[in-house]
Amino acid sequence: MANIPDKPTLDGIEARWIDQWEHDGIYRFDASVPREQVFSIDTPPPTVSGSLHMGHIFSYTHTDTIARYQRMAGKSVFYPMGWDDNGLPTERRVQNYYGVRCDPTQPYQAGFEPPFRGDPPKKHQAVPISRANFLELCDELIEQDEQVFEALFQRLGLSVDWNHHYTTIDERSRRISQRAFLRNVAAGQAYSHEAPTLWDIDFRTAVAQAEMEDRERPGAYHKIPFRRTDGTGSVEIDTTRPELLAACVALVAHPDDERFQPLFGTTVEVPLYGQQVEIMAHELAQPDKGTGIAMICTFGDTTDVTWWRELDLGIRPIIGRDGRLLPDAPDGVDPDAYALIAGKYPNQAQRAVVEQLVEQDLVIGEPRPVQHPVKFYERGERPLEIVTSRQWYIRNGGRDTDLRAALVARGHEVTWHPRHMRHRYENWVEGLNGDWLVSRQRFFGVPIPIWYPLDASGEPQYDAPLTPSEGQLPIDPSADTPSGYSADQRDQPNGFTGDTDVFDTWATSSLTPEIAGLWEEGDDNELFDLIFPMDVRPQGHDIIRTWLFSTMTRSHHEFGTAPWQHAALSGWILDPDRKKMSKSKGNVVTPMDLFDIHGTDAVRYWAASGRPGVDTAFSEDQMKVGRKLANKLLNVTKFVLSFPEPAGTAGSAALSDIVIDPIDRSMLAKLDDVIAEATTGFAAFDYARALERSEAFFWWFCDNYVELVKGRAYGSRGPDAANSALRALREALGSIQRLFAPIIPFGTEEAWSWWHDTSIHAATWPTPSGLGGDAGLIDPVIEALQQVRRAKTEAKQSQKAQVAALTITAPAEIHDALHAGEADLRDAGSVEKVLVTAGTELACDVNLA
RNA sequence: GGGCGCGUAGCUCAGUUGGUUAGAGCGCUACCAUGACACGGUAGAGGUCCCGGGUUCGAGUCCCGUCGUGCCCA
Repeated sequence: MANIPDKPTLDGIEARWIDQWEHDGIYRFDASVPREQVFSIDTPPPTVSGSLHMGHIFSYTHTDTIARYQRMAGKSVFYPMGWDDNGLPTERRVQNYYGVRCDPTQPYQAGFEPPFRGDPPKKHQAVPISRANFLELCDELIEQDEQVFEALFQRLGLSVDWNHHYTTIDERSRRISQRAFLRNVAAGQAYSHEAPTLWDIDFRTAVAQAEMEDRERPGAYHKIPFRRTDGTGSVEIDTTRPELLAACVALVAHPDDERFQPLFGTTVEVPLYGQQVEIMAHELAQPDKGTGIAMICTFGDTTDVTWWRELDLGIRPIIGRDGRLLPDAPDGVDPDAYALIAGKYPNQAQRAVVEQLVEQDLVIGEPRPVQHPVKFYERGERPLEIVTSRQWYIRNGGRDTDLRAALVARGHEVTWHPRHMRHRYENWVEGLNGDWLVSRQRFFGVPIPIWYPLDASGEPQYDAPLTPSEGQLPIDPSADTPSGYSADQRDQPNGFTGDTDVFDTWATSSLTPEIAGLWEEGDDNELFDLIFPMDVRPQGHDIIRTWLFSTMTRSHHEFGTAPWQHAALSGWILDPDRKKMSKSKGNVVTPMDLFDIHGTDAVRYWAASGRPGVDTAFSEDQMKVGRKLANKLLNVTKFVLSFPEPAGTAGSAALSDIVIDPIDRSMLAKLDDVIAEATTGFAAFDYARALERSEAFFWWFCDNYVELVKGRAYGSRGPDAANSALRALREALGSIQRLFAPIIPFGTEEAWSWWHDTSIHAATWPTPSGLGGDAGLIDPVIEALQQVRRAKTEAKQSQKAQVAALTITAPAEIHDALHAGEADLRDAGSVEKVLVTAGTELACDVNLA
């Protein structure tokens, strides 16, 4: 046991305890227990290419409080940590950090030195490097970033078992990601398909529905007449994308729209380009939008895709994967007219087309500006286009009502905290309009473990993919050779070719339970069976549609179960002015700064005061309150422990034999209620409620109970009376410290260490003392004490001022309580004489000396 | 347009199944350097619980509607 310092302090205690915990291994997962004694957490792996901000501190603190509670409540806590390092964000960071870009046509350079390591000048032209060189730089940088992340999470005091650590690009993750995918392929849950796909022209990759967002953008309706081929006039359409006229394959109006009913089945000629297209009927056409009749182009938006598919139309693709208009005119389109726009970007093409239309008097009236939603990749800067390409998909219910219903039902198997977050999940599942696109035309990711046989003319046989055995995983199909082939058959007729794509990050991070739990990684599956389905998935509510849903989907396919019992959703951090905090607005104060300024416990206190799922304002004031709380805890601990250890503390004598004063028992009865409420709160993932109750009690305890019994503790009424108070003080102190341990792990550990040899975080969660005291008994005594204080304050006297006589008027039923506390009241209020008389309500007549 | 939240003291928020006089912290004001704590202590002021209806003996709490605000999805 350490000595109690003269001047207890929170400054600098973090490093000491972090080292001690590490040394003692108190957060190590014990895999020798049965499943019922395990509490497993599906930790969110943060994206290491960014920086950890207050939002991370907020939600990871929430999870840690739950982990710490469960550990103290006797569970073996499986609390791994992962880094999400694979994917586009890392590629971007690597480009910006080293001043390079990946160009798969470049040869590998051994010993390549990047032009910069951090902060290339703005005008620097990115150096094209091979894919292999690029991936080496990715590995280098993420290792560096991950160290920074780990240091910050350590400082935050996360009780993570760092032995269970993963990254989404490490070998194990690649193997598990590929294994799970191959199982999906074998079960028909994954398939490749050539289809119109949302495409980001800058990143040159396909994009999934979950990564897409609408942004309001200005546009303009151009009213354009299409001549009827029977020569009886023209049909006017309104379009915001005249540059797609060459891609037009039909016009469409609502089947009930009487204006166009006579025209259905007739044909018109597309202006400038001359192709003839049919006027068709479909319910998705909006009679009130524009002229009520629209052109269908392949492809302007997702509605075009639906029309194209459902009306069984031909295809006239004009936009290429680089975002430029294709060099050759599509079928039926006048090549000379098309040549004027070939090779241009859509916005350039639009200007050219409008110019031509105006010249030929084919625009009616002036363009009418509108604000309309345009689809963007969430990380993209230019609107998404739609191109036809072959991609891999995992079935997610977007095209299958039975699967959709099954996934909704899985959502009901999970208990959501807070409850209403389940609607987010359901809305998303019910609004899906396609399967989950998992292939990406990028570089830094888990390779899709597939080869394709090539026929005699060198064309890939996509419907007969070659797969590795599970024992070979992980593989890179661009380097490894499928069995039955030799390496020199790569890309040769009758040989094979490797899939060049990688998985989307979510396709791997949707397997975090499998990765953390070493799913089928060894001869046995012991760890995984012990921790899966996991107890809780903590995460932000913004990624319900991505991470949560994709994890659910994979678990449903592979295991036929929901992957967790509980989902605990954290809210946002808001600026003090209630806007969502954004990096661009300059979080000038970093988390590490805040730890240094206020102490980790203070920052954690702020985080834990934000209720589950509720957006919370960033508040240094709240951190100061937490600092005060931790400080108070140290001081009251010092006070209680400054008394000699009361007889019976160490064991032999029962609490009930020592704590004999009804005032002390009353305090402990109140504490019993608080322990019960805090326990209920933590067990239901409501750390904020647990904190609130514990904190309210603690301040009451310091301000009132401690002050009331102080004199008795000093011995004013003899050893037995003192022992009762001292024993009750220690009993309460031990419980209070443990109630706060999940929230303020450093301060509580510090205070606990003054009278214990082992960590508070390995201690058992407090249980009610069960002395059966009367919780309300002390209240009138405290009320009287407060009235005495008030009298002194109003008289502008010191609280030490003597009271010659205190007359308490009170209903008869509380006289016993007042008599029980009378002697303590005299000590605490410096009262010479107390008189209790009958009356209707409690009132004090304070006669100052 | 659909879905889900939220409107309680100057600020940030509690207020469990409807039940006396609506609470806390911060901030503000006044006072006290008392022996665990000045990173302290004591007390005080401060509220038409957004608005309008309804149910009820009784509504901050339940129901309907309006307004404001935020998020998710189209």
